[in-house]
Amino acid sequence: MAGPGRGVTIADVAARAGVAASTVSYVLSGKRSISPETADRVMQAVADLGYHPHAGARSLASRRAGVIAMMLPLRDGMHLPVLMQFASGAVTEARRHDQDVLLMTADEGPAGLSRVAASAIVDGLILMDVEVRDPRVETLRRLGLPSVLIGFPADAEGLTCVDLDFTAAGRVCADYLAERGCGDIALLGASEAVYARRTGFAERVREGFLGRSGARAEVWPCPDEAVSVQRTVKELLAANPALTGLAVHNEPAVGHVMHALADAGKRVGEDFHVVVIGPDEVAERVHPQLPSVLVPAETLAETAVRHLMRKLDGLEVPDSTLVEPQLTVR
Amino acid sequence: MAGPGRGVTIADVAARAGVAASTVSYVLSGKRSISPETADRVMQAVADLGYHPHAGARSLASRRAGVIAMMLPLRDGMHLPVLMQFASGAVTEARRHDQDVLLMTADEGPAGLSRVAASAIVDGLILMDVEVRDPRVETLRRLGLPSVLIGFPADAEGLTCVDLDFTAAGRVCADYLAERGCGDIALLGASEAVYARRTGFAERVREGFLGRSGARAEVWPCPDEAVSVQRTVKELLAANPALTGLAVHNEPAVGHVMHALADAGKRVGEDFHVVVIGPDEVAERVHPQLPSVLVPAETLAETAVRHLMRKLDGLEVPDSTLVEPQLTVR
DNA sequence: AAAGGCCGTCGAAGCGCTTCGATGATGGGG
DNA sequence: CCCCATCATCGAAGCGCTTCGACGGCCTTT
Repeated sequence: MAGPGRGVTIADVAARAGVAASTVSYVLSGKRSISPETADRVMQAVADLGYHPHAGARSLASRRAGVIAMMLPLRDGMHLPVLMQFASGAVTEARRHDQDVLLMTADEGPAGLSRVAASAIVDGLILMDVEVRDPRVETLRRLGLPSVLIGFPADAEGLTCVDLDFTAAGRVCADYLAERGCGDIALLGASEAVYARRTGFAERVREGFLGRSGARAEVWPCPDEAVSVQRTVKELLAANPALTGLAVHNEPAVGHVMHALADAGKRVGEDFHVVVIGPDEVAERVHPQLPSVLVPAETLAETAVRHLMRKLDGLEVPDSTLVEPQLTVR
Repeated sequence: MAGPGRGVTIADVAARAGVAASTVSYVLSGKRSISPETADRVMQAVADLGYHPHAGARSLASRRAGVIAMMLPLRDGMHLPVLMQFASGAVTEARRHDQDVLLMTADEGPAGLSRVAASAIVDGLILMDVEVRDPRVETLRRLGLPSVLIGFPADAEGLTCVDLDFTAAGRVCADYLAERGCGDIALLGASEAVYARRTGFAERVREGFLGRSGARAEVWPCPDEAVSVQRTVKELLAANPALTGLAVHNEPAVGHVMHALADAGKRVGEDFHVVVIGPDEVAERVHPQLPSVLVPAETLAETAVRHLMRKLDGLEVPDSTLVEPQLTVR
């Protein structure tokens, strides 16, 4: 049962257990040894009263807020479901460490980082979808706020970064197509805008893909909307009639690509092969279902949170963590 | 420029401006009148030092955390992009009111609500995707924590609820199909599980749909996966060969439905009409693009936050707010 | 049997802020 | 010309917690 009225304080708990407030604090934090009998009495009082320490008071006294921030990108081109998986994965993992998660958007930019750092509202932060040249990175370095980045900026010196090994993902796709006997293959990527922004992952996929498949591969940026996708695919097939394999790294486009291929008389899974880099749903929603390499959003989020927790505890973490891609064949 | 070292306090600002700490506080909060000259000097010092009040200290002293919680459902059947839009809409609006947003998941359940209420870590909360019988509602009432629900529980007495007018949405779809001259029509809904859970919105859509279209309509639950969708559509067409109109209230199924209809020889947009209740992308991603009624997630989130802010300020808000559905014809 | 250690507990000092009451300084009315 | 509002500002008292040093007991150790 949760307590009845508002404002159960540590003093109330102490009174009910017949001890000093500091003793209650030590029982709860375990920072000094307390006799089992006393501890029991305290815990009982805590339960009886439904006591939860006042977060503000605790943060003030201990200089630990018990909250981490998560800054989400809200630019277009971002795939919302993946972000959501990130967010929920992070919250779930954070709660395991008794931390809460504050949600911020990238709109707040560097100033937002300064704000949360200075107000001590969070102990650390996770920055998602970091770009190659990201203005927040410099601020972050200056603030010295413990943080973990998801993605890799150009200069990762002194930062902790976590990401899917996109280069390997590109390689895996190229290999898959090669195994299926595809000679000429192509990578259909995100929209021009994404490349223009020099988004790290897009470039790394390209490198992995090209690096593995040599001269017989090419990379085409690709817009998201139905009509443009159809056109792009048509042009691609026209430009290289010998094409028999395609990797698609553009989630919203997958459905349209399949249509365009069907229109062009390609029988996917038979004389033509397609592999997707993206969430399972996307690869499953089309017919035939496609093999795919997914962005393991939850795993990345968990890893990021775990690393951040270690940093907050003053422990070592690797500067760079690359999660291996898994190809799911359907 | 943000300040150099850590821990700029109000005392530092006061010293630099040559005033008392309390004066700085009053300048910042505007709760007492301060001469323009003094105020200027204070603001200058604040800017020079990059001062941001310590959130914990502020919350302790003022009993206002400046943070609201948002509890997201993470059950399956929930559509992730929509949740994300909610979350980002809420954060954006909250920041306009100088509030931060703490993210919680529904896994924490009622205990989570007790926790955040007792620890005073947030001032209020927004509960998403409330079900007809929701265990959190009772706790919420008991805690008396200011809150706004998105969705309607069975007993909304004394609660503030916001939602899309799903009944109207069902009606709008039925009307659209009627206008297109469809006689026999059907609503393809969410999976059985969603109905079994008695999710409010699913039921309300059904009511609106049936209420408008009389005896010539029917409602079929529908699973999400490709194969089951195809089967369901086939059965539906077999059961009612005269069917010429379909409303689909199941986002992941839309693509498969279109396929199944094509397989059955129906020419959508010509001798058969389909309307979607769901996000724009879903209706746009298929061919032909479909008319749709979207869940205006951002609007709902903004409204919810705005209402919550008013409640925190002790102002009145309507108990129940229904947002009108908009049909987008493509 | 006295001295030293350790264990379990307590009290008090602050963390940085808001807010209340008090205090000069100023100015208008009698 | 004095008194009393009014205005701008100050000082001090907490908010609820953590943490540091202190202090009795009790058990070893000599």
